[in-house]
Amino acid sequence: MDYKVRTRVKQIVVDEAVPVGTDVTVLGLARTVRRSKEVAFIMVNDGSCMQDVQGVIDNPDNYPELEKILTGAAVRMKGTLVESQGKGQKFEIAVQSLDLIGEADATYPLQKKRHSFEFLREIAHLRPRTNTFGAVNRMRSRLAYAIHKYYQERGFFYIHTPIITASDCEGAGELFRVTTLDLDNIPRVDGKINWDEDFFASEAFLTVSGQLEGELLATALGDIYTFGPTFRAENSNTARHASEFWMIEPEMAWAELDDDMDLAEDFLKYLFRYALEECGDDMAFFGKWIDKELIGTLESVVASDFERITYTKAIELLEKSGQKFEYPVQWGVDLQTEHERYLTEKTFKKPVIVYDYPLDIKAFYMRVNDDWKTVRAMDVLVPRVGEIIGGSQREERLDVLQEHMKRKGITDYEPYSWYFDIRRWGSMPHAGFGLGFDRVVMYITGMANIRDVLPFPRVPRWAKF
RNA sequence: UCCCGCGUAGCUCAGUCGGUAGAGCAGCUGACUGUUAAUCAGCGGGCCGCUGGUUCGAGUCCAGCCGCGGGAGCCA
Repeated sequence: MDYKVRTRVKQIVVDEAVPVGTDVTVLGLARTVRRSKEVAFIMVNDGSCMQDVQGVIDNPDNYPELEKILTGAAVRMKGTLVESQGKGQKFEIAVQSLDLIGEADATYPLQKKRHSFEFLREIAHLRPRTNTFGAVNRMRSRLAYAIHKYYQERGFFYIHTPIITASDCEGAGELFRVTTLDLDNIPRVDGKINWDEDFFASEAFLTVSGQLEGELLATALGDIYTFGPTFRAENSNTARHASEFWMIEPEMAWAELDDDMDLAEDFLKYLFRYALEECGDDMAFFGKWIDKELIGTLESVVASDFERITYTKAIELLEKSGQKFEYPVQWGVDLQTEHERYLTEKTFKKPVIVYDYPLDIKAFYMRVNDDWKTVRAMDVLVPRVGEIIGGSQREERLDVLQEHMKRKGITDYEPYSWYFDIRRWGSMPHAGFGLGFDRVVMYITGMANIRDVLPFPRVPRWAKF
């Protein structure tokens, strides 16, 4: 049996690259079968695109296996491509043969009806076969490609930072531990765990960020980016947090905060434009079924400039807004979700970049401003999703870095020796940020829950499939 | 981790004042139709999350537990 002869549904209905009259073989899953005495219709989807292709069977009585082709069955359909007599599709296939390859009986959980996203999460092994999750997974692939395209075309090098890390000083949340020790029989010395006996002869964790290593590579290669999985063991139970997620972290040598913000804005707009221009049929689906305002929102964001305001200005605006917030606004406290949403959804109605945050609420590696009150940090906030990018200009001055760390109570410099070394020799200004890939996919598709943009999400109490 | 809500048929849900379990979809049977998640008629389908309590009687009220969802914090 030759499976290579098949024609993808996308070539027929999206690209319209198959001439009428061509004999085609379509391999895919039956979505619905409508049968009567004189004629039967079968919708087949092969995952290559959103749309199904319709097969028309003029003499259903000659196809006894048709009775066994229920929703979800894998079928091979051969026939001639013709212009459709009916409404709703341009082309259809006049079926000459139809074979049942893999049966799906009535217990198949995906029926031709709307299922709740909550139910579909429980059958994550099957949900890619639905319209919504087929579209989401196609979008993830297309956007991942767009990310590489964007950076490669601009001279950034794709680098691979370690997923296993020995330093728990990455400073971005709780870490998952990696060990080969026998947990029922942990070796101890003086009552403490003897990490010398563990696989790496030290404690080891899953990375929460590739940034620190990214900085090292940037000082050598110029502009770099990472794109890989990231792990946070936070007990976060929200629609926008996952324990395992994908992050893009560009890092530019010879760059300051303005350059960082320029890159962030240009990069996001590029991805939005790419989705609108290159993923039309899937985006049309999201615009119709997930969020009616989606396309318009993305188009207006691409056309407009992101608002850029200092943290201090943001606090002023929130104080003057007259809005009652659950968490009172005050210079020095971090912006709460309600504050971020007010800025993006009410004040500006578009993405907002807030920069120059108070030194006390940001990480030690961010470049200190001369007043020693603020650091060169920036967050990109978007309506609905919230923080989508967090970044900063890095502290390149060794003495200032160490003074900053001292003020933050970090006194053990030993784990940071290599981080200090690139400031000790040939230090230069550099900046970068982290973009949550899954949050971008949420924003672009309109999907409201991060568990529905990851094929197999990992969140507290859930690591199935 | 905290606050709130929910858990009933394969799925989506209703279930009044505490009185012996209901609809739509899917499936099955049949009819009909160039149909579009087709339509029409009929049929089958239940550990009401678990444990305990109140009561003559609990899907319904109470407590605990488990699970899920929404919001918050942490953050991308």
